[in-house]
Amino acid sequence: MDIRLAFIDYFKKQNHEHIESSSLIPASDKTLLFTNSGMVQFKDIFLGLQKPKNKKIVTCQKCVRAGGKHNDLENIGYTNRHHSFFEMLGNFSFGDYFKEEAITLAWGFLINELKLDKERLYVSVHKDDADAANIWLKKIGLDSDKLWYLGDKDNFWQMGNTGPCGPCSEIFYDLGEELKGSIPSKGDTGDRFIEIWNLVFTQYNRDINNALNDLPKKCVDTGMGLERIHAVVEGKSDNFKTSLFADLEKYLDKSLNTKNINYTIKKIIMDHCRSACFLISDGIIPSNEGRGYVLRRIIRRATRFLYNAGIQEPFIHTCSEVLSKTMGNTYINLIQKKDLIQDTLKLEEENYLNTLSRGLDLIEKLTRSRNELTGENIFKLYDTYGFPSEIIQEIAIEKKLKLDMNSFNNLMSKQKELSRQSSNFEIKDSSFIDSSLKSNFSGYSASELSSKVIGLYADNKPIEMYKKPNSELLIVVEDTPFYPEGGGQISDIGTISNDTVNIEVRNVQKINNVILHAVKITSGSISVGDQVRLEIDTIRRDKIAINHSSTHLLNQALRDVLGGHVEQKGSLVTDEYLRFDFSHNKPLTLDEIRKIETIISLEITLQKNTSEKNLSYKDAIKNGALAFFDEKYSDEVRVVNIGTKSMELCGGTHIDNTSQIRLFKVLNETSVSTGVRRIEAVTGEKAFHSYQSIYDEMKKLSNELNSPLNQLHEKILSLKSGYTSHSASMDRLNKNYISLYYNQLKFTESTRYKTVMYLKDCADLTIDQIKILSDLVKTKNKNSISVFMKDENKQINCYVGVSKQCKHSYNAKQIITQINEQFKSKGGGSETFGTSAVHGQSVDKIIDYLKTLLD
RNA sequence: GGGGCUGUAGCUCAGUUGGGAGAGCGUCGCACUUGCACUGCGAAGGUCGCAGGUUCAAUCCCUGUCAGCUCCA
Repeated sequence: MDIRLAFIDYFKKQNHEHIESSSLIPASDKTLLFTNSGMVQFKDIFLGLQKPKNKKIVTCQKCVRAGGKHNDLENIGYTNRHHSFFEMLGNFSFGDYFKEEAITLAWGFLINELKLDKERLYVSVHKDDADAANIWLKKIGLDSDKLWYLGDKDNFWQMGNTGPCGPCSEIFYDLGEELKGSIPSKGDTGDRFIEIWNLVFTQYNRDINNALNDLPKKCVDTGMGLERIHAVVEGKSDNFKTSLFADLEKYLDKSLNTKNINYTIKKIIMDHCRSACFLISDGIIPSNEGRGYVLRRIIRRATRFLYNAGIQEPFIHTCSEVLSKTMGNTYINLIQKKDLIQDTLKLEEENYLNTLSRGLDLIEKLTRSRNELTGENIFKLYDTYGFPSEIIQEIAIEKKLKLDMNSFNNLMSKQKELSRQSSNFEIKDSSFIDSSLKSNFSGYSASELSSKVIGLYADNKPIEMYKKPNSELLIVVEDTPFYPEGGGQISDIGTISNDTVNIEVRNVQKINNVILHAVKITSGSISVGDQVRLEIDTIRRDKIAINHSSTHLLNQALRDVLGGHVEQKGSLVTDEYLRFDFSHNKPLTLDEIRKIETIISLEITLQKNTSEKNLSYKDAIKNGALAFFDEKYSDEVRVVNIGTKSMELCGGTHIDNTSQIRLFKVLNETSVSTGVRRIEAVTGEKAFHSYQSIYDEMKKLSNELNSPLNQLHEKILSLKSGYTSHSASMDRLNKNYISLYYNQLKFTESTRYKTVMYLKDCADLTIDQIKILSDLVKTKNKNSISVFMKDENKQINCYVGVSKQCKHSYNAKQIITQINEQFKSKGGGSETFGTSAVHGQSVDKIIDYLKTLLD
């Protein structure tokens, strides 16, 4: 039976509108990591911020509970009912029906549609909710011994400390006496009584004094876990044994060697692959923070269990196929984004398997001599190889290793301290700034204006007047055109002046509501209360604006080309270039970069005007403006539209029309950390110059290689292969030549060492050839000593070779040492080969010396 | 922004006080075999990422650079 469909049909017949499941990423709630219940998409309606289109609604909502405050990921697999991903069936009434109809509808569905046994159903109500109790007893006819009265802890629901709330009523199912568990009123329900449906009656609004006021429009919000109700209807005590998981389990049994895969692991895979696939299908990709990190942990946990069970190849990504078949009808994203899901999963699996095996190797090496990992070892594993410390701890338990976590934590905080110190904050200590001061930023429209000095600071303290030239201080004015560094955009520079003073503004920062101009006085004096003229460097500002607007276009283009998972991770906008970090899990291809540049180029061609407006945060998000996940925004935000599509919350300064950009060019694309890529790009004049210099370079190459531009690549390939084959034939020729050369060589006998001896000036050979010759002598004469010399750059290079058999009686190193001593030269080598460079001697003298030495 | 690591044969990687570049797998050849698999023997395959520097001598040390990975901010 398809309960999902039955539920929706049932409520549709009761005039409910069916609304699709919303994304797992809560649309308007930045405090929530994931959609974790059916009501999330209606939160604004409950809060009275939004009016419902329809008062009666039914949904089947995909949900994820993992990460965040209550993290029960580690329990999954060990119980029969925990899921990180699940579906929630729910019907809602927004000021339409209330308790009576909600209860009747619920009961009707369970009894008439699902044909559940009345005798096995139990109900709880809030102890003060006489209305609900009455409905259950009188209207439904429930036995009074099947109705339990519970307190606030179990049966009162609220969203936050204030706001809408109300009592609820829960329906339980008795799975049978053979299972352990007591009724909810007596605490532990065990496995016997399971809660299948929660009906929330939102009737109060809790105010700041903690008092409950009646809501004018009372609401109903219900939730029934699909996996649980399936288990109940199918008579299973284990959600994973229901028809919902049947195909998945069959697939696992078929594809994995089930000997090593116990049921716990199977449950983990079944659960985790569902959450992972659904999260990716909603545009989340693995990363090291926020939602992406939860996703990463889910994938990694599953991978780790498989790895330990001997499955050391990527596997989880193959499960998406099964899911798209079984659930794709309901959740179309699973089919539409199948490739993205598979690629993302596979990549993460591969990376992690790599990390795992590399880390395990390292741990094995480090612990070969002793049973301990030092803090430094752990830190290196983590810092350099990205091997998570939790896993090191797990392995330590397995292998009974000692770990020095204290010194690891020390090293960690040292690194943090170091990073913090070297981060480039201009103003580190702001405690001396008068926080009651308020500066206004007028730089969106003005590039110069007059204003009054309201604060002066030098050497970290406030002052009234300043006149020392070439000294540095901080100035605060009432109204300024200077943009303070923020949102990735660097600050403006410029001048502050009046008849008596000339000041150079070098940096501008904003601390709370105060805009601080870090300046240098070039001449004159300044006092608090002075009227001054502030003027920014407009040429520089224009370049910054071009780069900032281009950054927005780039952000949008990246989303268009790579997908909605692209999120801004960092940004730097200067007058020279722009830098943009974003979430993406693999290097961009040349083709992708090309597409991005093309999109931006088109935006430039279309000459679109920029529009800016102030909106409430909620409206801005609702309209689709891009914002940061963690960033705190004030109620009113500035929304900037650049080009045809880009809409972002932004406080920066922008161009008026996209044509001002003129030209956009990506200079390079690199990785910053796992799952984060960085693009650096230039615009306008800079971009133009970059094209010119690329062309210049190409032209030089083309001339040099005698090849047209479009054939350069082929030309280089052919040169390379030519080089390889030439150097190979060169080697052959050398060998042949040296072989002939060797045949002409004259040798003498060393009576002292009873060996064949070669002493020769080889001015006609190259160094490489001499080495080949030396080798050849050794292989032809198992009993030989050779010294070949060559005068080069006013020094005589001596190459000494001694065959293996002789090296015990007299070796090359010894000969070199003696040459060094005799001629005060430098050299050395091994027992069979060595070199020395002799200065200020003739070859003949060296040969004479060697004769006396070796004969 | 501040660190750490890696770059060596088609692939996976060894290679320390700097002293004539290696293993395993894969490829090819030969032998064994009806053929395949297996096994044995043999061979080919290298600008040791790139460019400088130090040195008698650099895969190794130093500087720069490119590419990839990773931690912190």
